Amino acid sequence: MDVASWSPAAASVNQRQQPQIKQQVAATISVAAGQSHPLTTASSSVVKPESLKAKTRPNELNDGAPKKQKHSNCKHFRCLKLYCECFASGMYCDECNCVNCYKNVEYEAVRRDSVGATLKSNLNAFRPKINSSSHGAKDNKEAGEVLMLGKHSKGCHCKRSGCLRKYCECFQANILCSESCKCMGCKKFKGSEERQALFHGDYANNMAYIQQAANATTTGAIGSSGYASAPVSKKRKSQELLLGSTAKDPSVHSLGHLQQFLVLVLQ
DNA sequence: GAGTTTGAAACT
DNA sequence: CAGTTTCAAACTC
Repeated sequence: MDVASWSPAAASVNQRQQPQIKQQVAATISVAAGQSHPLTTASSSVVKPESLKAKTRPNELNDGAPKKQKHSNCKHFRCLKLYCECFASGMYCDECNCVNCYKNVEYEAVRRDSVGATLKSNLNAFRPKINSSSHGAKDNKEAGEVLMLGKHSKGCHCKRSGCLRKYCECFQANILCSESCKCMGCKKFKGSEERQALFHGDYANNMAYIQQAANATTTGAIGSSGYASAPVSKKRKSQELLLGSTAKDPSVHSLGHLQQFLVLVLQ
């Protein structure tokens, strides 16, 4: 397969059209990889593509702020790895702050080689990580949240953030963690009504609460008992930890607040 | 703005 | 495939 045949030549013609090109490129890459592409379906307008895996700025969270083109800050000659957001989204760097960026027309051959190498090691490298569900987005606008019903193709592997921070790709994509995730101490899973409940009511307070929960997780509230292997059972276990027998956890104080809050919300 | 933390990507 | 390292973004102070 001529994986390197993905040519952002079109993009190079007019890099200023990149926001539009982004999705097309993502789709093209997958087609080049011989795979169907979820973005070719109606879901493309619903679920953020890889390009919008949204390393959004903090103040962009759920606020509907316009999505500006990202400006990566790669160093170490690494603009040709998936570490680089622009590379991952199939774009040239444009007004980025990268050091020694090879991702431009001048180094097209090098860049193409890198694309090929990346695809060689991972055919899905440029596929959107978020697969949409057939139900589209669950519009929860009253609470200021549009919850995507997509699913992370690989799942996240968060350990300390509780999947409540932007380190978490699921969180970034505004989707719930699924059985694909191998996260620990997850607080963003299906069935976790409390997580969604957090979005009802005062947004700032809820975000503060999420922050608190995340902090609790970070500071050890996950605890030894919070780690489990099977994702599904893990989710249940996490729920149990939140709503049930967390008493054995010495750092239960923060979770205790969360528990009280959740109980109130759920009533 | 500097330093730390985090988790994905890359590497071994 | 699992463990480790590298990397850049998120986050804290």
